[in-house]
Amino acid sequence: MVLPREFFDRPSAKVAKDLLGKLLWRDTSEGKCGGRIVEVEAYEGAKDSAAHSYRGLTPRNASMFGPPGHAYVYAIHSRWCVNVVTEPEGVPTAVLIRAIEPLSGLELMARRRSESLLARRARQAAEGSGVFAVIDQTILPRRQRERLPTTSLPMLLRPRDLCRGPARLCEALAINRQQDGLDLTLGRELWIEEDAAFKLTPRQIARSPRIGISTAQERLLRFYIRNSQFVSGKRERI
DNA sequence: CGCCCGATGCTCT
DNA sequence: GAGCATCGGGCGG
Repeated sequence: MVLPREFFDRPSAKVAKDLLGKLLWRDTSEGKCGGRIVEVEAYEGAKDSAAHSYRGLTPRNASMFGPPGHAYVYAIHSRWCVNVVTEPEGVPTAVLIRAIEPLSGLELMARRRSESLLARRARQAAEGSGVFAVIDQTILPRRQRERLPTTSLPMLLRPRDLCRGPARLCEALAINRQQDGLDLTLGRELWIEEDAAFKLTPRQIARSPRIGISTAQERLLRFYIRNSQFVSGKRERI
């Protein structure tokens, strides 16, 4: 069942917690892929100094002010991250989807991630900037001494690393600013489904401060599945 | 493993 | 012009 608008028309922290275990699906001309949501963060708008909407409406964050159940996609450090807008229209709160456990379309996701990674390496090499350079007509780390890549593509693209982190997730699912504002309740292009067979007990849900923010670090608005290997950032040892 | 650092481009001041 | 809800590579332990 595709999650309906009412699901998202609730306090963002509640929506965040309830999104754990749900299935995120992406369908494009390249095919369908998706997986289980294992890590999210709530952003609480005007009362949350870490939220993009804290200082009011701008062209970038306009989707956060729109109706619940739509996507808010933004760029950070030349990468994309996707949120689901929550609470009634005009209340600019949202839930950042930080990681999924890939379950379907792994090949498609790996292809997109490897293409992006190789393109980034190639651009760095071509521009003579960054870590990579063209050495013997091959793109290698500039300071590579033995001329063998230390971090191989298969290593980076093992299932665990396909969608672990908000920007990797968007890369694997081909989500970018074109999906900003998209209605996620239609069950087309991008949507979230209930998985009736999958249940989480309260003990399996962990919460922590949000990752990578400087303000409001005392707020525990990051939620993740405690024993999942597909969660980004720090997890407690099992 | 953990920590540090640079890439890179968009957004808002 | 500064800041950023990130990522991947290098290096030290």
